[in-house]
Amino acid sequence: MKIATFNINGIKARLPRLIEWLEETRPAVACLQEIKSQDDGFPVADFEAIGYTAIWHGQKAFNGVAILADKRAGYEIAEVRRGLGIDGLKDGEGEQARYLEADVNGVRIACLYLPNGNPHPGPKFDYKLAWMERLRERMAEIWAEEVPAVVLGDFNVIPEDDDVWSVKAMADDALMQPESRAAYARFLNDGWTDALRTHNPRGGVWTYWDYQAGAWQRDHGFRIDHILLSPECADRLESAGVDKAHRGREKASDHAPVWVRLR
DNA sequence: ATGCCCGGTAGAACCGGA
Repeated sequence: MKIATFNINGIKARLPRLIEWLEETRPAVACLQEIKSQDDGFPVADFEAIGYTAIWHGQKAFNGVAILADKRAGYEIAEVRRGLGIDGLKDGEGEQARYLEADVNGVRIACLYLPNGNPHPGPKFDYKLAWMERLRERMAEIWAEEVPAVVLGDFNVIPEDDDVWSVKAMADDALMQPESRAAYARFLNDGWTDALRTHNPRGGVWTYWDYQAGAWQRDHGFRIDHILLSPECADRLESAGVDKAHRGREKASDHAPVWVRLR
């Protein structure tokens, strides 16, 4: 069972590339972030046409998450929850569309797009940390249900120094502040397994390359898209990887897809 | 020291991203 996460950076702009990736790699489950689409603009018919079913949670212009499943291969989605129950950054703002949870053929899937948190320090960084604490609470609830679970998406955290091409260049970024890393480490201390790290213990694997300053051509990237596994799923982990070549195609997202294969 | 490039939305000497 192949389960993937992909920050697509705009579903309208990315649709041809996204369809192409689904047909080439055919994941059982694909979690998408930054669809940047309102609910009624989600191109569900394009996914159904290639045998996928979908649920989605969007908002205007920013954020937005979706879960796709390969219906042709027999996978079905049962939505469990949308949103973590945490208000937006501004007073009176509703919840941002950053979290969607579902069961797919007996596996709990939690698809998330964690706040970036820049600039640091400041209210946006505080919001990021609050969001991470709320996520940790929800992960504890999932853990207590004792279902096989995969928590995956764009965490906007560079966990270790060997997860970034240059520590110096990114030192002041919210993605690798000690507080961000400590919050991420708490997920692992709670017992969740970082699948990509398990398969690449020495680091050096990137999932994001900036559009600017020739970052892709110079391989100036870092790892912020993560797949966390409950113990039952970790025992079934067969392989994990990044579809790096997709970052180099025309009209690509600035993130590459990340995936695991579970027995 | 700053911006580089994108997408979305608005029609910006825009914003947010990471």
